[in-house]
Amino acid sequence: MSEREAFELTPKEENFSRWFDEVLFKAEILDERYPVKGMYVWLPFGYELMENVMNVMERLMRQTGHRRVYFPGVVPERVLSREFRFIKGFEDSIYWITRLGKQEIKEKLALRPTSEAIMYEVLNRWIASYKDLPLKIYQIVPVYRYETKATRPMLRVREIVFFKEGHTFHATYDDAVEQVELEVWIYRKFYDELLVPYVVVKTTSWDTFPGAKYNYDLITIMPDGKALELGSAINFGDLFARTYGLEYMDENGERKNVNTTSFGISERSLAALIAIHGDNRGLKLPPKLAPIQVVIVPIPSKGYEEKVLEYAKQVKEMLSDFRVQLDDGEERPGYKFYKWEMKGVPVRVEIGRKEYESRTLTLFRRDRMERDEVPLEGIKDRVKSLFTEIEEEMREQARRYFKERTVKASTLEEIKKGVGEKIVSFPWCGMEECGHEVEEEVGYGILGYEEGALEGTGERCVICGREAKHRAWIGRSY
RNA sequence: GGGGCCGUGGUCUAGCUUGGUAGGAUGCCGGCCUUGGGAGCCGGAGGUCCCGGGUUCAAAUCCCGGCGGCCCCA
Repeated sequence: MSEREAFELTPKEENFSRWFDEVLFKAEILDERYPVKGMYVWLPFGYELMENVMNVMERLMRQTGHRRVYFPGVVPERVLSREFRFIKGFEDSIYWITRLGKQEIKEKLALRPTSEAIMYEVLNRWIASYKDLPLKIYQIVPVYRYETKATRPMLRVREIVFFKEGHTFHATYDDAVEQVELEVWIYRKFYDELLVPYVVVKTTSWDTFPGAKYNYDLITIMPDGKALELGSAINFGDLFARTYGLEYMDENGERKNVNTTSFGISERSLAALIAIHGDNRGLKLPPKLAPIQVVIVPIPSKGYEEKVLEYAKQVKEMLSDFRVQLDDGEERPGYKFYKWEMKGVPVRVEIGRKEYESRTLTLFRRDRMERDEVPLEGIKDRVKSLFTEIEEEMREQARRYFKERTVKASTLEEIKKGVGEKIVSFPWCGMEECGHEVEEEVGYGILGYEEGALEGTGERCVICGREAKHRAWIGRSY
């Protein structure tokens, strides 16, 4: 990567992994040159983009009654260790604070790997009565996990910077079940707005989050054909609450265990958006999320510098309802075109002598890389409807993308045939033995299953041939 | 988990085999000329050669350790 190629990328179809790293750097999302493995600097443009993504989620959270809180970033070992019995190997992925200055400290402190323990410790004192329930809170904080595999910017990091975790507390198990349904609904809304395609699956009993009754995962597929988990809605029942002694008193004065759930997203959601929609020119952002929605590039020519600039300023004013930027820098127009395409600005307005004289504008769409000359009059409405059009096309594009990377199998042979390149769905009876056998035969784990999706369709389990209940998904994953 | 490759101004790199003045391109700064898809010309600044230790008269170069990155296989 030389500066000469500041706006060139390794072709995505040739080496997705390299393309992804390059686009994050060249579009000024991340600076990867921080000397701690798995931790990266977020640049202003990347941060603004991520904020827009988080805002979508926050809006949904608030609409559905969740309230934002902040719990401390460190946990005493005594509190955290109660969680260890659930999660094998969890302890090894934790950053410990063992010293204060030169002194060893008696009780080690952990850098928050997730916040269940931290919250549950305190919530004991918040929750006394059924009247205190349900309680729905969330926070947006960094979490730290010592990933031992190779780290990857935004995909496998040791500091998850934008970890938005929701935690809810309920009187009954049924309430928790209902909440998890709501969480899945929130996820759907969220990824629909991000234009990221996904499938919602329930994880198999042997792959369920330890300490959980069950959980739903949202899964998407990256350009290299590997599945990426985008989020998980977990019903803990009263398992976690018991460990932390979370109880409430019901209407009859009886002590009962609280039922809890959790769900969350991280910068992985943005990673998926970038990976799925980006192309060899750089990012391609949905208008709703782009930090800059419209960029105006003036094209001066001798004797018209001032006039063109004035006209451009006037256009900027007319478009002030949008996030609009006038690029009046010294670079030449061609250079600016490449630059803003890399950053995924959905619409570009080009203004030169020609447009000035005819009171028109040249509109350029990043998604299609197409130009159109339009009248100045009514420009605001025109841009607005262009945004809608772009969004619709990107959504359709995402749908096709997902379809191209999945295949429906009805036999074990078909699964094996498809599974290297694509993510494969297949009919499954739901029996554990059959699930294990598929995994052994295919060599990958089942990602989850669409619960009851095949009931009554007459499709047969690929192993035992009995009637299939679920559509299960299998393939390589991150 | 196993194996391999790599780290040199902001960026990409030459030099390392055979130890002895760190060279180029690009970017950056100033100026001129320009501007419809990465312009050109002139001048200038910019380096703990990843870190630590060792060998040596002398280390970017050889040896050991660490940190960081990449690739392949499980």
